[in-house]
Amino acid sequence: MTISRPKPNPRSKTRARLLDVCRDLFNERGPDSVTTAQIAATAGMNEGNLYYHFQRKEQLLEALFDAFESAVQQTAGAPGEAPELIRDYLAGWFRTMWEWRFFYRDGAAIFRLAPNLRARLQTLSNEGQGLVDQALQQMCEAGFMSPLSPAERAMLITNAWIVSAYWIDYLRAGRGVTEITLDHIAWGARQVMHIFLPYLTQAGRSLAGLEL
Amino acid sequence: MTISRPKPNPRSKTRARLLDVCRDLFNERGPDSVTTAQIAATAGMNEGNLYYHFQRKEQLLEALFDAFESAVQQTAGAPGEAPELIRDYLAGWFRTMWEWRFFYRDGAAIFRLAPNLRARLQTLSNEGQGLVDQALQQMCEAGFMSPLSPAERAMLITNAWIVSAYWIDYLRAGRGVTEITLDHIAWGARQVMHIFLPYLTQAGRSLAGLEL
DNA sequence: GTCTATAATGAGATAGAC
DNA sequence: GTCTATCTCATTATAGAC
Repeated sequence: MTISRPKPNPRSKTRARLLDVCRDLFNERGPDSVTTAQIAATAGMNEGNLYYHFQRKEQLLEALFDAFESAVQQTAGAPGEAPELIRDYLAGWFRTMWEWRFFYRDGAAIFRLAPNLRARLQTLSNEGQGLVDQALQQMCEAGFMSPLSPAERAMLITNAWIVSAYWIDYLRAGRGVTEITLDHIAWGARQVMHIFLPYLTQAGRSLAGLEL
Repeated sequence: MTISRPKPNPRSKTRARLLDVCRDLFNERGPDSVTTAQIAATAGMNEGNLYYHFQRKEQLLEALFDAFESAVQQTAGAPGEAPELIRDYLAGWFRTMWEWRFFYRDGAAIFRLAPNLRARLQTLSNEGQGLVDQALQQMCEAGFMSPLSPAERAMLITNAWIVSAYWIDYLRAGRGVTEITLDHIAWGARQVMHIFLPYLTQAGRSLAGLEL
């Protein structure tokens, strides 16, 4: 039987700092352009110490995903039972996406480094789309949108989901944007809103803050 | 002064075979999960020989981009002066995207390996969107779509571009699809079509093969 | 043009002292 | 918990024989 090394404290401050630094670096340059040496150096510690807290780079990604998961669930549930302002709801989504953008951007690298995140990300995506679907249904029932069949809702949600999820990467790859600002994020929200626009009633448009 | 080594023939069969193999491998697993050793082995030759034809991995990517560029330009220009069937035009786009999907999927890795492709990809993206904009304008003038302002066209094209470009990655990351089939590609085309649907006139809908 | 070495690098990971 | 030192390994790349 194997002798296990002492387990690091899961609430340790150092651990939290490593995750913070790591998220920043990953958001900036992506998980496989960032080495464990750089993470440790940026956190102001030695690489050996990093490996005391996270024995594999994979474990860094998994711990970050835990936090990401909570953030997404909180964001998706935000409208509650009576969504007040579509615009604010969307803004919340884009903010979360911005704070965890490497998860949206570097899927391939992430799955290679931490294969078991594949299933978890998919679950998260399904849950999120389910919550958005509920919100949409409520909008229809409340007369803010024209009635939509489940198939139509699915089409709309898929398109909106894709534009949301890949907006940041699109700015980088398709528009050559290097520094993403809050204006870019607001622009993304408008793009997504535009997908729903033709289906909004007058009441819906004023709710969304879109009347001219 | 430097003594240059003999230049490999740019039209050599071996070179072409390497690029073929390379595209397949990159499409399957991404440029930085594929090593030069694997490329050479799959092409049935020694690694040293690969380096005779391409002194750096970067050069493989650049050569592949040349081919990709031609393919995109050909696809974008396809509708010519009187676009006949939107559906076929879109199908052409999705086919090209499928054949070169790693360029759409692995942007981060590609830019790290071949930084000078960044500018070229952006140019290509701009050109492509310009051509699509022209096609859209013609549709409006021909009465297939309701009249659109330039700003509205830009919104629509941006959304359609994003859904197109990231469709394959979305299937993989958001839907857990591992094997992409032609049905998935057709589905993507329908998704994009759905963005334009509210703006199509009756004539436009029958042109698009969308009447029920 | 193709092969057999082999160098050079750099990343992930571990052992063990403090 | 943190550090120093070291190992292992994959990958890119080169030199030179055939």
